[in-house]
Amino acid sequence: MNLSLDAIQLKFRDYGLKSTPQRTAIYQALVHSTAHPTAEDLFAQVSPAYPMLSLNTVYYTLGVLRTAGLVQEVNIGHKRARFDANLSPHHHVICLGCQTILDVIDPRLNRLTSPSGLPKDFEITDHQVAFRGYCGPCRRSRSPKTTSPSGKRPVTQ
Amino acid sequence: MNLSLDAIQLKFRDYGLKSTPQRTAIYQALVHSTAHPTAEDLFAQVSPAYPMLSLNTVYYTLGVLRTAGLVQEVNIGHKRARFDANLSPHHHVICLGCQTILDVIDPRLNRLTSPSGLPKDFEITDHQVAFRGYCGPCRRSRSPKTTSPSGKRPVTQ
DNA sequence: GTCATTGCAAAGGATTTGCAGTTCC
DNA sequence: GGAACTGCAAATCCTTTGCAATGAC
Repeated sequence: MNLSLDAIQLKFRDYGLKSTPQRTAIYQALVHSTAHPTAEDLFAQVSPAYPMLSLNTVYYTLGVLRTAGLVQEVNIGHKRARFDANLSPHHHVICLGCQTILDVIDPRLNRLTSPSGLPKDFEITDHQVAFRGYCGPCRRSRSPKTTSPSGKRPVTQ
Repeated sequence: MNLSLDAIQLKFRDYGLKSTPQRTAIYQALVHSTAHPTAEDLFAQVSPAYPMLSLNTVYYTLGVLRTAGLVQEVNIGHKRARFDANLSPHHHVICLGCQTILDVIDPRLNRLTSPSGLPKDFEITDHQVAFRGYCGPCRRSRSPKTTSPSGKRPVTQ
């Protein structure tokens, strides 16, 4: 994807975010990447042009962008390892509020075909579908907070 | 699921693992749980019966079980956050060797129906399919190591 | 008897928090 | 001018590593 600096600044304004050079650079780097980078990857990429940039700012910025909905984390629930002794093919629903994980048993989901367009020598061993959403209690505790997508300090969930 | 202590010990033997009280208790707790617990959850659950148990042993044991293939991590790649500015529905292939993440664009995968059997008030917002496997280079570097599933110290990937 | 496993303590890595100074609106 | 953003340092949390003692086969 490609986005000009101007377009990014407009987007920030749309989402009620202040526009700063660092923030613009970080977001632009992410938009132009297809590698699903880590915070540190982005820091390494942007750092040369902004030698004063701190890794902390990258984390902070990603938090802001995520809260605003401009960016998403690929690996939901990466904070702690969650284990499963159930080795038969099955899938999951994850509550984005409380991190509860429920099993989903649906044979149809086990029969998804391997994606096309992969490098020829990539070998798929299995797959897993993750549905995301909010469980009842979390939904109820969220609905009061229908705030605008502006700037509280992004809170760790 | 239910597994007797005897059955677990047999299973361990099958997989070339030593059987110890702690290990058995940890695995049994995991087998009997549907909550996809963390290492600490398991520690809390098993601890009362084994006051000497250390959290470290839980981590070590989970590593052994994972290496042996008796247990899997639900949230693959939880170690570091990976970000994506692409907000349109799409899916991923993850190389279990080098952690590379590739995009998968396949409209059919976007149309999976919400799972049945969820609590009525659970609201699904979206879903994501994660294919797992090994990319060419990682496949080639793995094939020499066709070792038995026995006990080297489980290595962090 | 040997080697994996255990427990404890300490180290390590990723991410967050506190705070003072700066920048954007 | 005020709130949000930045940078630095320190703190926190999860997980791994080092090492000596113990236990399983």
